[in-house]
Formats: sequence, structure tokens, C-alpha cells
Amino acid sequence: MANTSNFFAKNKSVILYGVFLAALLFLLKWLELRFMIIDHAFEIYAGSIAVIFTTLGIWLALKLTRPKTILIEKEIFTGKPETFILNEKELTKLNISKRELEVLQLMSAGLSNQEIALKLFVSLNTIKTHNARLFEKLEVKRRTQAIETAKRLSIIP
Amino acid sequence: MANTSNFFAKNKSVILYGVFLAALLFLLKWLELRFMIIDHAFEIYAGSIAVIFTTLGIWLALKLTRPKTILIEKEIFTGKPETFILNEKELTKLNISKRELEVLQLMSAGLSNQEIALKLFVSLNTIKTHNARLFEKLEVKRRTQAIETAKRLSIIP
DNA sequence: TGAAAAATCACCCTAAAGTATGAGGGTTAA
DNA sequence: TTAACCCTCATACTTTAGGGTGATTTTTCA
Repeated sequence: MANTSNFFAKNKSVILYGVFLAALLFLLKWLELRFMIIDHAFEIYAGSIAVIFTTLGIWLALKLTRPKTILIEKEIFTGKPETFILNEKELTKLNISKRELEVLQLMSAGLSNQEIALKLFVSLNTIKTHNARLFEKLEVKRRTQAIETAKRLSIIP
Repeated sequence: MANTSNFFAKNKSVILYGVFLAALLFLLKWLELRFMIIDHAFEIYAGSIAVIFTTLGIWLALKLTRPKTILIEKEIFTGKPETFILNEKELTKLNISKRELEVLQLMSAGLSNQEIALKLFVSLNTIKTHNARLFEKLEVKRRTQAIETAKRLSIIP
């Protein structure tokens, strides 16, 4: 029952095409009769067929061709962007120097003072001095606090 | 100069159509000649026209019609979500206990071991033990590394 | 109920982090 | 040019962090 109506629905275009074709054949037979009388009727008849069937072809193609579906993935941002934007205002407000920022970044990456010193080609004492200045400027006591505060202020990613 | 070749390129379909139409007319004339001889040739001629022009119509429609596209926008969420989602899989994979996670969170908040001990009403030694287990499980050496790794794995915000 | 896992704590020791102070050299802008 | 930074380094000291080991209690789960 459901299948029957389903069949009609699915083949609606084909059925319509069949009906239309039958109508066309009827029209053609009618034209054939007239063609006996009118002068140059053959050309008119051929032209009519051409026009009708071209139209039919176009209609068929448009009706029966499945529209192509193109899936476009749309990016919707839902939170902090992956690309870090440095908060320069806060940086100048806190008066943090380039070198200090560098140390801060390596600090947040989990490096020890000794590792930072080696990476920046300076002594351990120098890093300790930078740290002390950083903690003072960020108003913190420990490196873990410094990292937390700096991240919160978007000074580091 | 560039415009000329551009013109041909852009109207290629139309030009092709014109050429094809000329060829068709030639074919029709040839068929017209034959139609004088063969019996029932008129029906064949008409049928030929019908078939040819139906094909032509379909071809035209497919060639000249812009492909119908249905745009389906799929939302892709980018960026770290503002609302932290705990990566429980990683948590169970690393076998990190509730208490250890608690310590880890306070650690990343910048608290010292002593402060964490006071906050959780346990001794400093206990916190140190938790830390040692955490570092072992996270495969790190320092608390700053632990914080970095844990954040990267979405174990802590 | 009994073993495993989790949580707790202690002691000792070393390593790293942090504080305080001083100081020399380089750049920059008033 | 001089004051104000910035970067550098040192020395001495204190505090905190971390490693190793062992032990007790609680919880959990098969």
C-alpha cells in the first residue's frame, strides 16, 4: 500500500514524461493531417518537431538531473582563537622588557632556570635576576603564579 | 588580444552549438533526399529529428545550465572552547586519581606545596608524594612541565 | 573477605628556585 | 651629558621543590 504510492511518487517524472509523449504523438498526427494542405508544410512540421523535442530534452535534463550537492564546511569560532594575540597594552603597562618576556615564555614551557640560561646563552644568575624582576612586575611570588597571571593577561599563549 | 581568446573561451559552448546545428541541417537535408525513395521514410525522418533534437536539448541543458548546487553548511568548531571539557580518556589512560588531579589543579593555579597542603588539610609530605606520582604519570620532571603537559592534554583548564 | 589501589605521613637528602644586594656596561632620551 | 633603563653577572643566603624509601590507614572492587 505504502509501496504503491511510493512507486508513483518516485516515478512521477517518468510517468509525466510518458503522458506528455502520448500528447505529443497525438499532436504530431494532427499536424500530419494539416501538412497535406498547407504549402511548405513539411519544413514547418520538421521545425515543430525540432523545437518541441529540444524543449522536451531540456525539460528532461533539468527535471531528471539530480542537483549536485556541495558540502561546504563553515568555520564557526567558539572560543579563544588558536592564533595567539599578544596583549601589548598590558605588556607596556607592566613595563615588561623583551628579554623578560622571552624568559617568561620559556618558563611557561616548563624549562628550568638552568635550561633557560643555556638556551639564551647567559648565566643562571642572570635568569634569576630576570625572574625576580618579572615576579615583581607581575606581583607574584612564584614562577607558577607568574605563568598563570601572564596567561590570564594574554602576555603569553 | 587577450580579450579575443577570452571571447572564444567564454563562448565555446555557444560556438560548438552553432557548428553542431549546421552539421545537423546538413544531415537533415541528406535525410530529405533519402526520404523520397524509402517507404515510410517520413516517419523515420520525423523520428530521427525527434531523437536528435531530444539529445540536443538534453546536451544543451547539461552544458549550458549552471550545475545546480545545494550548499550544505557544516559547522566546524574551531578554537579552544571557553567552557573547559575534561579529557577523561586521557585521565584514565594516565591513571591519575581524583586527589592527584586536585593537587594538579591547585598547582596550576600557582599555589606552593605548603599552600596546597593547607588547602587540602593534609601534610606537606603528602602533597610531595602526590606530586612525585603526578610527575611520574605525566612523564615530567617539574611542576611547570606538569602544568604545561596537563593543559595540553586538557586534563586541566 | 582479601588483594589492589589510593591516600596519608615521615625522614633524609639534593636540586632548584627565589631573595637581597651590589655592580659593570650599553642604549636612549631629556 | 646625565639620569633612567636594560641586560648582564656575582656572591651569599633562605626557601621551596623534588627524589628515594618505607610505612600506615582507608577505600575500592572482584
